[in-house]
Amino acid sequence: METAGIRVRFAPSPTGPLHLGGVRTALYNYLFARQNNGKFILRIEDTDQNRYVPGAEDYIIKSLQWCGLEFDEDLIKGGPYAPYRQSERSAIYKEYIGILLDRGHAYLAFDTAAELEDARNKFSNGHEQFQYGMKTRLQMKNSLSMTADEVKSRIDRGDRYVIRILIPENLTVIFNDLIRGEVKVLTDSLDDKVLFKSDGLPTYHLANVVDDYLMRISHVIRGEEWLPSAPMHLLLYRFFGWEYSMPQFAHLPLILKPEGNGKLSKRDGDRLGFPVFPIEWKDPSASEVSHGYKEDGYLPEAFINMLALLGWNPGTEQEIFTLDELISSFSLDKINKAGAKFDPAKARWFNHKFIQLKTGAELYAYLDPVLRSNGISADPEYVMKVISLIRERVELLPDLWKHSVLFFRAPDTYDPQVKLKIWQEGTSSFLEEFSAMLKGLDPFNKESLHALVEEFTAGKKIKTAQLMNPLRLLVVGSNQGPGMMDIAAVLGKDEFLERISKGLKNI
RNA sequence: GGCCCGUUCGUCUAACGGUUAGGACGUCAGGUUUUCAUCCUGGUAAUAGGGGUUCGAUUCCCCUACGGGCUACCA
Repeated sequence: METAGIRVRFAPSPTGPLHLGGVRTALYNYLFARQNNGKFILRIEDTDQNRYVPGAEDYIIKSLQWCGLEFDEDLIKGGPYAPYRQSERSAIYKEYIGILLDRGHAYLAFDTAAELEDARNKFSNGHEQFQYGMKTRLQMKNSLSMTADEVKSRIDRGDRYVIRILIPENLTVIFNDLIRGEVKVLTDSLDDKVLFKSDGLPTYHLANVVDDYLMRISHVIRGEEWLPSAPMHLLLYRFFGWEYSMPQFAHLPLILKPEGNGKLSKRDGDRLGFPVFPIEWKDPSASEVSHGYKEDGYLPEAFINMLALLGWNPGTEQEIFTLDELISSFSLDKINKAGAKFDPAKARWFNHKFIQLKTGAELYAYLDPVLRSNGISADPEYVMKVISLIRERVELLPDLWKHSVLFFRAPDTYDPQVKLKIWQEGTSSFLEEFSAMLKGLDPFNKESLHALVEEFTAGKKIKTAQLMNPLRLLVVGSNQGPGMMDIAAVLGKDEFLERISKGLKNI
C-alpha cells in the first residue's frame, strides 16, 4: 500500500455522447496528471445496464483521442489495475460489500418498487420528503426491521433485495475539497443509499470508492454534481478502514447554458446553433445526428484551450496556450468555484486565433480534400497562393473553402443588392472599354494592373471604386473577397477577362 | 420542501485588506482598405442587498435575496 504517486481517473458512464463538461473534466484530470508526472486513467462506469448505449464507449475514446488526451491506463492498452470496465469487476464489488455487511455498515432491504412508492406517498406530507434513513428504515422491509429468520427465509425463497449503507446518526462529516475548502455535513441529512442493486451490480457509490482505492487513485477530480454524495463516500472509506489513504477531492464547477439558467444541455446546442459534443454523435436508436466540434471545423487545440479557460485561469493575461503550456500553467487552486456560462462566440474566437497560427502547408492539407471532393484539381502552387490571400478570414475550417471557392469557380449569379447599389449609367461601357485595354496588358500583374486602373480612371474622371466595385461584381459575383488586384493577379489574365465578358453578358 | 455549493462589466475572468476595480470575448465608434472580412485605435459596461470586523473591505464573518446542484435498485 505504498504511495503510487499522482494517479487520477476519468470515469465516464457509457450512456451517450460525452459533452463539453465531460471533456473539460477529462482535460483537468489530464493536465493535473501530466504536470505531476502522474498517471491518467480511463475507467468505464457501466454498472447500469439499463442505460447502456451501444457505441458510447467507443465514442468517448475517440473524442478524447481527437482532443489529444492520451490515457496511461485504459481498457485498450490495459494497465496494472485492469480490468478498467466496471461491469467486468463485479466479483470485486461482491467481496467488498460483504465486508460492509459483516461489519454492520450495510444491510439488506427487500422493499419492492411499489412499497417504496407507497412509503414516499405516506411520508411525504408536503413539508417533508421521504428519505430511506434514520427516521424510516425501521418501518421498511429490511434486515434491520426483520428477524434473522425472516430475512433468511426471504433469501431462501429467492426474494430480490438491495444492500443499503447504514448511515450513522448525529455525526458531522468533514472533508477538505481542494477547490471549495472545508465541507461539513451532518449525517442525519444523508439517506441510506443503495450500494448494491438487486441485479448483482453495485451502484456508482460503492464501485467508485472501491475502484478508486484499489486503483490507488490519489485525486478525484469530478463534477460538482457529486459534491452532495461526497460525505457518504467518505463514510465508505472510513467503514473500509481506508480513510488514511483516501484520495483528495476536487469538485469542479458546472458548465451552464449561454443564456438563461441551468446546466448546459444538448438542446441548447440545437437551439443556439453550436455543438455541445466534441465529435459528431449518431444516436443509434433515434437515427439523430448531433454536431461535433470536429466536424464543424474546430481545431482540437482551440477546443481544448477554450475549455481549459472555462472555469480556470492561469493568473496571468495569457489566453492562448499550447497543450504543453496548459500542463505547466495548470493548478487546481486557480479553478473557480462558480459555474461558468458557455460562450459560443468565444469558442469561435479561439478557433480563429489557432487557425492563424497554422502554416500554409497545414491549411493546404485541410483544403485539398475539399477541393477534390468538389471535383477540382488545382495546381498546388495556385492553391497555396489562394490560401495566403484568404487565410486571415478563416474562423472555422469550412471557411477555407467558402472563401476560396471564388478562385476555382466563376460566379453564375450576381448579387442583385450589390448591383443595385453600385451599377450606374455608363458602367457597362466603362467595363467594355477597360476590358479591351486589359487585353493588351503585358506583363499582367498587380503592379501593371494598378497602373492601368489609375490611368483609366484618371482618363474617365471617375473614382477608383466606380471601376473596381462593378469589376468585383462580375468577377466574384458579390461585394466580398480579398483585394481586387490580388484576385486578378492570382486568377491570371485569361480567366480574369473571361469572367468579365461572361459577367457583362449575364448580369 | 430538505441538504450542499455558489454570486465582480452582457459573457469568461484578474485584483497579499489599501488599484482611477485590470484583461479577454461581445458590442459600439473611428482608422486602414477599391468591397466584405481581417487588422489597428478608442469607448461602453461590474463588486447582488443589508449588517458587522477593521483606520480601510471586491477581499474576512453573519443575514437576506438570487442562481445552481443533489434528493433513483442513474451516473
